[in-house]
Amino acid sequence: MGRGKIEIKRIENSTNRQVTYSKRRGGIMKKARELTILCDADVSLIMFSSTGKFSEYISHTTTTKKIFDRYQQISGINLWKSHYETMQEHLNKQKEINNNLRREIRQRMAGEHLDDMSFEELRSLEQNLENSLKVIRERKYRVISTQTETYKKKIRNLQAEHANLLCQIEERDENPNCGLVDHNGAGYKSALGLANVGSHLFAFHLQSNHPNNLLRDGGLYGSHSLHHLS
Amino acid sequence: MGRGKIEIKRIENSTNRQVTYSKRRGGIMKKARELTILCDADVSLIMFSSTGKFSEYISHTTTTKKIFDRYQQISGINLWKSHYETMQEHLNKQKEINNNLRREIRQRMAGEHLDDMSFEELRSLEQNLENSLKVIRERKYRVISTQTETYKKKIRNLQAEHANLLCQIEERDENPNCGLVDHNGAGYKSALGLANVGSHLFAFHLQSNHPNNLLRDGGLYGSHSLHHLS
DNA sequence: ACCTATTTATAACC
DNA sequence: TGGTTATAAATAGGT
Repeated sequence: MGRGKIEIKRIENSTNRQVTYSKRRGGIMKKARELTILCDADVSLIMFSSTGKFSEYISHTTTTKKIFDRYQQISGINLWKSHYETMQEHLNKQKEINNNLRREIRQRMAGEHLDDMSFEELRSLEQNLENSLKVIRERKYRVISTQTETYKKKIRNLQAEHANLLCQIEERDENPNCGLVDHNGAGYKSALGLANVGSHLFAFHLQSNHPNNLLRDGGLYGSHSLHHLS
Repeated sequence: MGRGKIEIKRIENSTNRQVTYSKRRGGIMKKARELTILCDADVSLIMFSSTGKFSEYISHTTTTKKIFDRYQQISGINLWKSHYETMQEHLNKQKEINNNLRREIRQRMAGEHLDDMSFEELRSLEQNLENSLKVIRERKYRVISTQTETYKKKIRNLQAEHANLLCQIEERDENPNCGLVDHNGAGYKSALGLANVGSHLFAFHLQSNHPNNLLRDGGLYGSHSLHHLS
């Protein structure tokens, strides 16, 4: 139906193919629409052009999802059923593993399910927990010692700085001509530098207790701020 | 395109509608096929007549499943995707829970991952394990006491039987006319009956230690066999 | 199902 | 892309 008859075979000229696709796509869609209306049918028409362009017609009386559902119901078989079932299986496996793990934890935590266990099993579990306890205690001890050591160091540093500052103030009082900035500038700065690092670390370790005070003091670099840390 | 022009609206005459459906269905399928071949396109055409009759055309280059997959990939959204994603989420959640549980177990067992824990957390874990240990030890103690009690009872029974048998033998020696079977038959049997039950239970409880000896001794009913149990 | 007058779709061209 | 037109194809209505 055109100026000349054409053979039904792939149109090699790409442009021509595209044009024909466009025109015929319109034609077939019109046909689908007419079929829907004239004959009260449900029609789903999905097309992908050779360049991947997607078009579809779907009867106004239905939806693509409904057509898919109906299709798989009639074709009897799968489509995504296999996916779904595989996942369901995985899910169930995971849940089972999960329950086993929970059971194990409950056994370890609260001593549940102990009635089923033999003397030997109980002994083994006891041994196991004792080992864990040992490791945990060692770790706990190490944490608390490290922390204590750190605190001690900080306190020593701060005490030294405090003493240093007191010294400087005394010197100034004895010799009023001596300028604080010129003469003791370097020492003052380095001293505060250390104090700064110290109080930050200290604040970090204690920040859940009084974060604002310590952090603000550290930020202000005020000499008075060191007093209550020593 | 026919003897007369028709308006595009539902054909009321049912027979006519069916006939038109048949003819046009052939037509649109031919169009779909031509589009596939001429334009190298992927086409899926699914139709349900007003009476529910199903027909489809699918390009030889593809499958309905592929079209569906592609469709949902492009339409981006829904269909069974929501199902799928919900499941995927569940699966991932389960896996996560799983990993957490495993982690917890490892932490409790071997003291792994302890480096991340604060002092307070360590203390709490320690307390926890201590409690569990307490429960397990209590249970262990109960198991061993029950077992010990049972053993003791069995031994008392066997000793009593042993004494009884010795008594009977002495009686027989003093009075040789007295037939063992006639006169003491009932007493002998009942005595062995009790000894039998006792040694079986005993064997059951100790069978991991020396099952053969005890079982064989119980089976032989020899009076000498009771000696090393008393 | 088949026929065929007629409508409709579209190939080639712009 | 979008429009025109000669012509092939589809099909409505009748058998």
